[in-house]
Amino acid sequence: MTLTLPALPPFSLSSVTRSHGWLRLAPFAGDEEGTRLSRVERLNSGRMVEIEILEMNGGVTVDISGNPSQTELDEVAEKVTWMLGLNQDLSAFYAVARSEPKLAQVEDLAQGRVLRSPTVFEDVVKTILTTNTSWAGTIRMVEALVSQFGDPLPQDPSRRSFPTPRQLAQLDVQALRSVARLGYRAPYVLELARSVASGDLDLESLQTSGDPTEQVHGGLLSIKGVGAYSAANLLILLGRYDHIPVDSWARKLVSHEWHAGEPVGDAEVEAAFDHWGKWKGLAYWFWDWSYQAGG
DNA sequence: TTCCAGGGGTAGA
DNA sequence: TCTACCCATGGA
Repeated sequence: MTLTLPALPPFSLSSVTRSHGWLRLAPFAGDEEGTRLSRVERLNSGRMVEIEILEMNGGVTVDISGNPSQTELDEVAEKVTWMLGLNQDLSAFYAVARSEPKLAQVEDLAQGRVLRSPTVFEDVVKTILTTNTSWAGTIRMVEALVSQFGDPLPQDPSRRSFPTPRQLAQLDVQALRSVARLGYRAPYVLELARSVASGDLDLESLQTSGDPTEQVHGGLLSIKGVGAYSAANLLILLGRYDHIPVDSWARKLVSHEWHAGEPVGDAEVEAAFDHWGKWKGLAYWFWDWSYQAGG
């Protein structure tokens, strides 16, 4: 079964999938160029499907394995729309970015959307697993969570979905330490899974929440394992760009660009992008993208 | 062996 | 608010 989903222009699938490293984290899979994105998904009905996303003129096509119902197709459409930010309007960002040579590429390349997981829960877990470890470590930990605790695709059991809060909540800290090698992050992930599974914490409402950003920010910071860096990173995924995820890379970027290679602190990073106002997080994100790409 | 990686929680000031 | 210290793991 194939769905066709339009996107607000400008749109480029590869610009979304290459917006950061999420494409490399299970259960996402895709080609090097980012022109094909697939994953295994467990639908609300319990059905396991593989979805494969390809770019078409003005949007994407979504191939779904098996013979899904209309309700299941609607669910996939909603998830893909969220993952790729198909209905995001970034024209105001492009308008201000035109004045900055370092961001000259964003409109032409249709950059600005950032690849998201289908659930906020998955993005919070993955963000926690990026902290104080190497990128290779993040890939390893996420892969372990999926391969050990996710649900298998019937026609290819080697491919699995991201575990649900309920699936992780029934584990214990020892399992997350010894099997998934999460280290000290294990209790954070477990506590998060349990509070979401029990209904005490509603993360998914953040996808559509109209609450003030500072309120959302505070809520994210109250999650154990989520500090300033992670909260800012998650806000960007939620389409709120008021904070910069200051980490060692951000300090390196700002040091190189504005401080002649001298070490800088968090205040200098914030100051460097402050004039971008509500777009500062996005300006940093794609400035950094350009910097890493060799610009 | 030592160091540290795209940080964060906690205690103590 | 700020600082010191600890945290598990794996790679260099």
